[in-house]
Amino acid sequence: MDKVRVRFAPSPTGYLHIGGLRTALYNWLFARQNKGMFIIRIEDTDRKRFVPGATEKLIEILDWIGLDYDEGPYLKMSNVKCQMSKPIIQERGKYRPYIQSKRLAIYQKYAQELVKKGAAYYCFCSPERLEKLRQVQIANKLPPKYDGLCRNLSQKEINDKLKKNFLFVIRLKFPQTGTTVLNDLIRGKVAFNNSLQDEAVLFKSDGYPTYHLANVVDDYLMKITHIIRGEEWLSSIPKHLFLYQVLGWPVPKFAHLPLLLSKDRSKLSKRHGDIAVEDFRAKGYLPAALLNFSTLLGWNPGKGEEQEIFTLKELVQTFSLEKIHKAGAIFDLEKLDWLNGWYIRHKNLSDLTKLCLPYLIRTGLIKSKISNFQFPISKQILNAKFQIIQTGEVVNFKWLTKIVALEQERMKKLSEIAELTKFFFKEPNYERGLLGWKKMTREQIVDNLQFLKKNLFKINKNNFNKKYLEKKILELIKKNNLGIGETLWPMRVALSGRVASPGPFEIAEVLGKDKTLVRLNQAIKTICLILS
RNA sequence: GGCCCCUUCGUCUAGUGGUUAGGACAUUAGGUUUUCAUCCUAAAAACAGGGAUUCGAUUCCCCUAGGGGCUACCA
Repeated sequence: MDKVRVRFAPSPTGYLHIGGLRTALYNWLFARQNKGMFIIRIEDTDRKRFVPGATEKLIEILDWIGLDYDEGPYLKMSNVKCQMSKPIIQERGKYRPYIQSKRLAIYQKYAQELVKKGAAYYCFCSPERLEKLRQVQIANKLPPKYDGLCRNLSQKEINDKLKKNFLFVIRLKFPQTGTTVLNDLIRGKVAFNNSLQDEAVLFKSDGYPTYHLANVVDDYLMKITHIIRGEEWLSSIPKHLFLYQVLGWPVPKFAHLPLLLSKDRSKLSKRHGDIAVEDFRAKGYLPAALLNFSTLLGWNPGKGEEQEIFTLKELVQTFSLEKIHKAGAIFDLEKLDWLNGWYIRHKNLSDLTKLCLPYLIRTGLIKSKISNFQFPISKQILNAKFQIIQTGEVVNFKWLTKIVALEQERMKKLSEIAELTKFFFKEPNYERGLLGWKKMTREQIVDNLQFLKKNLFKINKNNFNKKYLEKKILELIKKNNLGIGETLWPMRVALSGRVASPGPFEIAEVLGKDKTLVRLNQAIKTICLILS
């Protein structure tokens, strides 16, 4: 078998769609598994939808997610004068995606070749005429289709119109008899009636090719062996197969992926919440979770295998096109959240802390002179000073890891870190009634807090750690017959101000003796204020 | 409308001509000597419907229904 070569071919229309990510991932897995090539090709032939900067963003997000790609502008085509590709991220120093808008001369050449071969023709119909035609056809309940007005123009007519600078497109002269059969890697045999096929535009009047032309030409020139793409392309397979046939090119294998759906089973779109990979990134989803989750949307190892957590490496080994599903899959955020939480829980603590830094800074809890938090963790970060904005106090990275450690198992997304830990950075406000456990009276709460204050005061600063505090306080509670819940709940709330939080001793350790006492005092004062 | 694709718990899915139809997320209940979370245990939860083939169909075939995609000088 020829060396496997696959491509991911997004359009730079704004952002990488989560469905696009899965398509890219499947292609990438297939390439890596077969020691083949994974190529990126930017399909920017629609100038109306082109968004400046989208390509750069796409490359950046692919980089972030960890899908590396191969090959640069190495294709040799001596008889075509045009740029094969242009560097996008030069400092990356590796490979660059192909960009279709830089390859116009190539498509032009093949469009002309198709005309010469009688497989395509010039069409001078105006968009207005086509629109009217379509309206009439729809009104008469006919399938909208080009009526072939320009199909048989004489060479003289064509030359005349070209000379007069009439705008033209080049249309596919699709044979109107027989059937076209595709043997899809995922769906098996799919047959189409040729007479139902429209004569699609291959080359637009603005000098750009349409998808159908550019795609087939590029897949051929780039020697793509397997086309793994979304199911939305299945219907245009006859056009593509016909092009391969008339051009005399070898036909690659096709695998049409099921679509990703929203909760209501419609196509996943922006109305249903975030679908851009960058949105998931901003919210604090980890690449590993996103990748793991995406893979499982439409694929699984089968054979009764019950593993759900996969590293990329494992996926490269076990992935197979044959086990990809045929039915669309709903994108279930809840399961993603669970997976992301799993990856967060299993993350190395200093890595996780570093990932949390931007969120702590963005939400105004701390500030730092460092703004670049790239991996691996540098000495610069380890030695960095962070100022707590509320108190002006300066802390180091290690102190921040302690805070993150306390919330690690509670976090589903990195973005939650700020809300979860903000009581470490500013004194809490005590919600009315929260300081008491069950049906404690205010006097009881105050008594217990006073008791804690008195005893914690006696504990040496150096012993102010979770283990010692826990042992000591529990002993005292027992000795004084105080009740664990009646003591520890008020203490925990006094320190955190929250309904739910880490345990009181853990918080006390991080806060230190002084702040712990201040907060106990504050809590007592609050209750007394209510009492008076 | 036409063409094409699809159909197992709410969701992602495993699975086979004969299974107690398995797992995960979510849900519910209980446990893990204060809360939440984690972790553990348990429960509830599915073969779209109708035919045909067969001793026997969730599994093979047909039809219906439902969902999705395409139907542009968009990709």
